[in-house]
Amino acid sequence: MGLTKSEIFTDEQNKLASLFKVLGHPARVAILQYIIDQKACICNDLVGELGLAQATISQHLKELKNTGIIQGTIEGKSVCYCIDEKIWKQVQAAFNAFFNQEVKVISCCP
Amino acid sequence: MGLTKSEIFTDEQNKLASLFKVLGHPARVAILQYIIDQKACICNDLVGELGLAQATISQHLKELKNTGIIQGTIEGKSVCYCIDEKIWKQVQAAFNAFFNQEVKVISCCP
DNA sequence: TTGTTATATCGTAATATTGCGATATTAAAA
DNA sequence: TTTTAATATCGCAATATTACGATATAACAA
Repeated sequence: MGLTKSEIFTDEQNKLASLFKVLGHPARVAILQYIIDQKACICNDLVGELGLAQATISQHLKELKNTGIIQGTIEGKSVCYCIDEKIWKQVQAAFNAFFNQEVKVISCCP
Repeated sequence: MGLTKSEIFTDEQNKLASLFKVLGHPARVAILQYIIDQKACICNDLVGELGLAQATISQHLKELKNTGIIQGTIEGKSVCYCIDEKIWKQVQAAFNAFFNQEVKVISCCP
């Protein structure tokens, strides 16, 4: 075992969960926030900013890139990462649909 | 290794990430959606609904309970789970703060 | 009491994730 | 061309997660 049984869930549930999962690591939250705060692209400034090794950050960047939330463009000998606004808006929409549902419980729990 | 270095991140980043992490599994997304759709409490109906073993579901419920998003009350010989509306609203707020930030990039990425 | 039912917990195997050093790769600089 | 700088990838050790059978626990039913 140790293997998530994705087959038994809907595509939507799997997609939403895997988005949540990518954001479920403080380094990736920090990276996203850093990009957003900078209001600009970043290269491996992050290696200095966060306290993680270059290889580790590269790996986290890759995971974020896989979701499409960020994109990287080669810029001379460094790589420029920034938020893909189109995908970001889609992600926003997906989360808002999930979180802003009305949760009205016929409360049997006191 | 294999150990997240939480010390190097802010409390906020750690908290947000761990919330995301809990929701980062399709079974837990499905459980939450089921409770929300039922607009009522649930017991282990889930064991029939999802295709997971009772022990597994119990474990997922525990993780959701740990975040406070759901609460369980003993009701005779079964347990009644439902959304804790107060916590749910807090979680909504946290996610909204994160996702509804303005992401304005001085786009150097074409 | 003795079952029966609903749920939790334990133990464990399979798999996934995290982190990093070492090593590629690629492009500018000297 | 050689060096240097920035980033990616590989391989691995440490740890975490997922899933589940087996077993415990607790409450009602007979």
